[in-house]
Amino acid sequence: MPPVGASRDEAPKAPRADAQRNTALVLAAARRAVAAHGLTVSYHEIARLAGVGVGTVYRRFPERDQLMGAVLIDILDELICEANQALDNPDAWAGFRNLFTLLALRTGENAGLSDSLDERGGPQVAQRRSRLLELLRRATLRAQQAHVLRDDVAWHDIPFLAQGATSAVCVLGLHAGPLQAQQAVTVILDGLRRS
Amino acid sequence: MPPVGASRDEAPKAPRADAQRNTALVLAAARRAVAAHGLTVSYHEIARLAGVGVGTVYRRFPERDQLMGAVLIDILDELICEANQALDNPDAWAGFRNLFTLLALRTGENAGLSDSLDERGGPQVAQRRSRLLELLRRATLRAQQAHVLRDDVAWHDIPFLAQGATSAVCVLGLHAGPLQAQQAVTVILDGLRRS
DNA sequence: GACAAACGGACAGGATCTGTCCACTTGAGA
DNA sequence: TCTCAAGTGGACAGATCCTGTCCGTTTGTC
Repeated sequence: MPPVGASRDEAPKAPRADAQRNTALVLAAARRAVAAHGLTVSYHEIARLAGVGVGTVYRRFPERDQLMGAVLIDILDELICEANQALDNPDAWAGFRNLFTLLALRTGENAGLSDSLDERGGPQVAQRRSRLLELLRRATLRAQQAHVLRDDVAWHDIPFLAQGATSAVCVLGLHAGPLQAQQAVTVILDGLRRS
Repeated sequence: MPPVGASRDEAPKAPRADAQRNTALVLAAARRAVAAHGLTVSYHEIARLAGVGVGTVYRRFPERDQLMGAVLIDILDELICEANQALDNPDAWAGFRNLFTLLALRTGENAGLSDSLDERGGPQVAQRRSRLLELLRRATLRAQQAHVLRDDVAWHDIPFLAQGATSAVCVLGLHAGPLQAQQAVTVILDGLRRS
């Protein structure tokens, strides 16, 4: 099987420009769709939001886990970046506070996303999640060692508090105002800070 | 139309004993089902949890709103009772704290239940919700006037903080332990309390 | 013991989602 | 500019799940 195999060694050609554009559109739409409708949002809805046909979404992400994984990786990378900045921040509390705030926003927007991919997300997701948790652990311990964060919370309590700050959008018929999340973050951070 | 009409004036006969028992079973099952699967849980699932046939569920609650309304009334009455106790408590902070804690547990368990019935819940739900909110408002103001609750939170921020404390059950692959909710409630109450 | 009330669950009908297919459009290299 | 492979859209078939009804059977009550 000589000449036929020649193509074997060729570098895989880059996708066409419109294909790349559509991939980005689909990803962005999926992120909004998951935030708005939850994890079970249909491919049709994502396609509608992206302004492409369903066929295009299925062609890019034949498996639902691939698509959700890509969305999650997007979010995890953003959080990992913030976590690194938190550790570099000379002010341990300011670093922790910024990380907590972003964590609150992202986990609130995409509640449940990370968890549904517990096992099926593949190594790319698992590795990033571990990395983020490790950075969060270090940022938490650092703040505690600097005596600015109360000692009776564990690092793994932080994500629960963060998600809680932003996940409630409507309770007892009351609708969350635009500043509701920020208000909750403030109160919780005050509760976390060592007096 | 004389003798036929006689039945018109008779008091409506009480349901049979097994029917009453089943109504209670269905209600309890619905409460668990909503907590576990959300508002869109199917009648089949509720019937399964209750250990009755679907027909029985439909016979008792032909309209979904009736069933959800009944569940919600159950919860609201419990909260109203606690709110009244909060106002009677000589210790303004203790009263507020107890109310907040129960609010956290119930709104976390049944996130979204109250809101979906915003309009369709009927007067029985609307009246109870108004009543609860009014009591919550008074309990909050009372705690602020006693200088035990920070002034920069409004009474209508409280339900959002409460629901947030308990709604997160799984974040970034971490699963909430049995004490997670209590821990969050503690931190948030510390954030709310005036130092 | 008789009978009305209540029950269970099979089933039809409807809504929604998944995933494919193919006629048509578009980008890129010659 | 031309050619053609790559890419697209969206109709459609099939699968899945939910709703709501109906009727033969069971059960409580008088």
